[in-house]
Amino acid sequence: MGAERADEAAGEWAEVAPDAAQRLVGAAVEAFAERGYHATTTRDIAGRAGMSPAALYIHYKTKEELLYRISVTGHERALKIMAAAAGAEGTAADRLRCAVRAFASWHAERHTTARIIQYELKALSEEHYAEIADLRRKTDRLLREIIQDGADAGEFTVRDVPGTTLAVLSLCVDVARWFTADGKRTPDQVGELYADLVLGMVGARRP
Amino acid sequence: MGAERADEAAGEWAEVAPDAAQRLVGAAVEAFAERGYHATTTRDIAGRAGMSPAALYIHYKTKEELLYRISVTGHERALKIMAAAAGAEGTAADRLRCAVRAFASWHAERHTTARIIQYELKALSEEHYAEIADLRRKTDRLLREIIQDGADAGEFTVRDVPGTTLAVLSLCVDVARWFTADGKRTPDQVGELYADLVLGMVGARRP
DNA sequence: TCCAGGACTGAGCAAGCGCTTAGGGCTGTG
DNA sequence: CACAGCCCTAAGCGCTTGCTCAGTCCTGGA
Repeated sequence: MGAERADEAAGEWAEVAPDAAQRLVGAAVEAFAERGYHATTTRDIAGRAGMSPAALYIHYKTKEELLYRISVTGHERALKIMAAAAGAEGTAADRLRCAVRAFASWHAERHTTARIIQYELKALSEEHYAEIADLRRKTDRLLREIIQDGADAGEFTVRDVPGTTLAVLSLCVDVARWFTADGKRTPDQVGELYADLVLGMVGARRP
Repeated sequence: MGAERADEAAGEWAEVAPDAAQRLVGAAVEAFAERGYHATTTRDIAGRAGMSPAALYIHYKTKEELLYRISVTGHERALKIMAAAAGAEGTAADRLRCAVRAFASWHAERHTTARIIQYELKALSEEHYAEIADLRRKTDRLLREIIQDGADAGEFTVRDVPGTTLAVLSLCVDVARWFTADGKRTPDQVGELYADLVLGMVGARRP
């Protein structure tokens, strides 16, 4: 059962090779999301992947490296989603709706990965944290530019652009904390609801 | 230095007696918020409080009990804040503004305590968790009633009352994650900004 | 058939963990 | 002064942790 769920989680990590490394990262995502990084043991990760504890160290140098790989991949995906929305055609309102819908629903759909990348930052080494912080700043900047565009064009009514950006990002990120697959909302529904709420926040809700 | 900051944090826990127990809970809040529950050692807590590791066990049965005490106290404070706003005079918009302003600014002002009570729930024992979950449901219900009242009265435009309640609560809670005392916003400013954004979310922003 | 090389395991090390215990030094009361 | 009761420490127990290492198995080219 544990192994099956690990395989399922590994679907997100299909490009990781070899197979054993992929199973390990899938198992780590599952375990870190469930218990937290510090409460997860290397024995638990290896066990979920169907291997002995020592096997982990053939593919990853340390437990922290596993967290780092998960964190980089996750942040790159999140950044890509934001970049796609920011680079789309249309009004600022269109782009904001698209960005929030995609960003929030990703945090629901991939809530295990998202939980790790958002709430285990302090467990990263200093060098790794610096690298991740850079990706986070880029994501923030893309969203801020959309909101700034809307404010400049008179589409939005925003008193504090950086503050509003922070709030919108915060709202989407926190989806990873409360979302569960067995809840009554699908990821798409969360994205749709959140897009609507955010357009209200910037004073641009369609009638 | 460590001891001084522990004393400062203990100001929030002034009613805890005797003095040693108060210093310990202050030290625990500081340490849990900084490193997380699982990454904090009992030796670290005792050290910050200026005591030997064994002294902790005279005042608290386990490390988890310390977390539980912090969690109960914190949740009771948060509930009290929400209850005060919900029971106030005025329109639903007035009460919502008041609730969000107080709730968000509390999560900023007391971001160390808030971080623990919001992000370390899984470290609680099953019985303790059940108790805390009850307090959380009560807080949620109070906010939902404000939003429902506004929707019923036609003050708000809300398509999904439980979903919007969840989003508002989530937005306020997440303040504890990103807020730092050395940032450019004071807790009051965060409360003011957030109240404004939330009134936009429910389609009731003042002109 | 042989053997090189990568994947993997069983056993276990040093360090650190939560927590316990035996005992010492205060303080207030008689 | 005697001493009970509380608060606290030094020492350390039993266990788990992240990680290592010697050696086994398997695969594929010569």
